[in-house]
Amino acid sequence: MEIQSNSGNFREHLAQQGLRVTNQRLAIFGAALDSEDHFTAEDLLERVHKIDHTISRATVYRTLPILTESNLVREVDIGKDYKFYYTPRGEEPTQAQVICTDCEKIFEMDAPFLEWYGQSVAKKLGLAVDSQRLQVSASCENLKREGSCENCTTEQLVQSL
Amino acid sequence: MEIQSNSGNFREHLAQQGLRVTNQRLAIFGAALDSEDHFTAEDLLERVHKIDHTISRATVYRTLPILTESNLVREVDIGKDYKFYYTPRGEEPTQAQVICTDCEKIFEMDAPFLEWYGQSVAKKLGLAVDSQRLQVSASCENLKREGSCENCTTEQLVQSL
DNA sequence: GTGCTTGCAAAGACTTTGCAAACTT
DNA sequence: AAGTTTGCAAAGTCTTTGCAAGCAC
Repeated sequence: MEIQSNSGNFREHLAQQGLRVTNQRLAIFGAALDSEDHFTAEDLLERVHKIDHTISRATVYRTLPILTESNLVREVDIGKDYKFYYTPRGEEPTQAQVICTDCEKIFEMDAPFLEWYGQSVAKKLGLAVDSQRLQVSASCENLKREGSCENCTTEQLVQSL
Repeated sequence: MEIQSNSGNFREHLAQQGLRVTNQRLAIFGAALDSEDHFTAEDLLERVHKIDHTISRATVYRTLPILTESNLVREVDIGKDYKFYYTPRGEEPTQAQVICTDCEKIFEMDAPFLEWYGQSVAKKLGLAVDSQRLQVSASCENLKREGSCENCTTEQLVQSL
């Protein structure tokens, strides 16, 4: 799998926005790139500390908006007190999340026909769709039947419908 | 429009759950019933205070889960720091929300075919759908063109696709 | 009377911010 | 050198909780 969102890309984004390239920002982006799954700000801080333990929580919180606004990292709100993030790896953006209520894992999914919904809505209300997300909450059937859940131990970041 | 979720209904729910009928709970439910639109916990407190200004914030926060678990009030998370609530009025539950980024208004919508999505997902991941929501973020075309937004001043709680 | 509820204020959880020192350009 | 960025700790925002007094059953 090709990693498109490399550090060079990040440097460009910083330049574009008139921001400075600091070791902290590079380390934080590096840690985000290194995360295979969804992570919280706190998860990210922990991972960042393995690179440089002097980097502060504040800087992580200040850097995350830069990353999300650059689309190098995506923000996912599943209704918890804290937000989740993940680093997309060259795929098209996904439109749906499935949250397993058993293992709390978040699956990013493609939902190819989803846009139709938003557009139907837009017409009726005179609104123009900016973005839309489908959020599915689900529980593990395997876990119920056999007491174990394969998904919980497998990396399945993106699936298509 | 028939109001089905009346106070008698609430008393029953309280009894069912082994909870006591207090003036505070009745006032809070009354205030929720009185709210035509989406409201926050703080909005609700304000409205409750018009009925009885001695009712505390804590009681409002403690009563909201009772109301949502009874399905007398529904909770909506649109990714802000605080949650929104609304009192459904006899309609079927909606499956989608459209949030106008201009007026911040939330429109509850029916999305009849939405369940298909969740079920497709469920099959692939071996998960059983518990619930699903479509969240559309949209901006007002009228506002852009003419500088005013009809929706912002109109009550349109539920629309069907 | 028993024990659930309430109001108050304090605590909690996550995130943001003011400020002086440090760093990028 | 000029102005951004950082770390620290404090503040902020929304929500929850411990406790003694009050109320429903």
